[in-house]
Amino acid sequence: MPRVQLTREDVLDAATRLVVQHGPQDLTMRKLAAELGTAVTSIYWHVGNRESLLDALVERTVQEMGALVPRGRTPVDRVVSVARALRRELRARPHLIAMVHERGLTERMFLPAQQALVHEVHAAGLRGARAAGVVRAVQFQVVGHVLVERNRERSPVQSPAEADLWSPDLAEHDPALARALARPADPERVFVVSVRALVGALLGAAAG
Amino acid sequence: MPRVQLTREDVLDAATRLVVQHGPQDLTMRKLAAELGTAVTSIYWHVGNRESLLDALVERTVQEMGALVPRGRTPVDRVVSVARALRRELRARPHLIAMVHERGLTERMFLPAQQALVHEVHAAGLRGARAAGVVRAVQFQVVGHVLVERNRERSPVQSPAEADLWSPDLAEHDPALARALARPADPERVFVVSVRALVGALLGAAAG
DNA sequence: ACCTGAACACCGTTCAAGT
DNA sequence: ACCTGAACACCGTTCAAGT
Repeated sequence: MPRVQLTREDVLDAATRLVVQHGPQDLTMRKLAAELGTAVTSIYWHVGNRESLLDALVERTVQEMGALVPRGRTPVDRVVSVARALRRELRARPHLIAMVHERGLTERMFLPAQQALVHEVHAAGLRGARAAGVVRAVQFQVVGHVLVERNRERSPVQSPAEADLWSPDLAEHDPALARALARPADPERVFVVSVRALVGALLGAAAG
Repeated sequence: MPRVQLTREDVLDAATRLVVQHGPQDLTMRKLAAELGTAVTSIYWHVGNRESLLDALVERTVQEMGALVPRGRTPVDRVVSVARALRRELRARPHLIAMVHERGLTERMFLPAQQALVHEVHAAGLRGARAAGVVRAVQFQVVGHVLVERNRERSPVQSPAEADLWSPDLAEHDPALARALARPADPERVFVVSVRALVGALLGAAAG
């Protein structure tokens, strides 16, 4: 792609490409310069330094996580639909999401979703501090689940260790449970079941 | 501390000290050598390379997260007590926990807790795949919450952004909620409320 | 306003040589 | 078996000099 003059956007685009493919540890200023066909030091003029560059990528990611449209009839259904949409968005950009997490901005990225949650909690008849508590609980739950799930996917030794731990004692006592825990979890299912249970409990308990 | 001969344990101890204080990015082989009063290359004889050294620190951390004693009378109380104990352990070693997370070993670290959870779910009368589902849901919930909480603590711009988002529209519509969300969350409270709600819902629903 | 190459301080790692 | 210093390839960053 020929280019008259290097811009900040050019740098961010090339950097995003490298990070999405191989993760941030593979983004060196020298590789990036080679990719852009410029001197290493030109990059510094446009983005300051490496840390600011990564910050800019993270900021972009946070911005892109736009508003989400809830679907379904009941508040519980609609909250679950927001949660599932969030999960999908996050899973499409694992490296960038990890960087957002490292910088402590995960929660800020979730602010649009928080607005949707407030709307649904209101629809369920809750107000004030009580409603805020429910919103926070759901938010922690969804964000947390996605982080754990990412973690699980990268883990190389998970299932064997789990199987090792369970096989002797438990296999005899409750073999079906041992088998179920030895199998890899279906995260989508765990996710939906948990969110539904939590939201149902918190909205139901307060409404009733 | 004078020392006749450098051992692998000496290296791990010194490395742990550096990581606990300033995080892994501050652990360089040269600083570590200075700390130990040896040549940089001696370290390589004992631990291979930097990556293996960090892996060893992570492995140690995972091992130290020993068995946990549940307290309380009902299964729900006992699960909540395990969850709170885990939370406390993790918060004492933030940098090391982040490293465990980066290596995808968070779940393996939670295996002892998983055993305790299985015991309580059994006590509540659940068996087999159904019990496994509850164990997994609680595990995701607890691990996820701790990760999110760590994240929140490091975030510098959380509350202002949150306040900005809420002040115009919502302050009028539900000022108490806006105030509640503008205040920093009490994570301990969110944690206990969520775990209790989830466990209550999953155990209660299946038992009844 | 934008780009460049040279130079600096730092890094992890290898290796041949010591005891 | 354990330790060492020299050397290598790589890194982010600064800076004076160019246009």
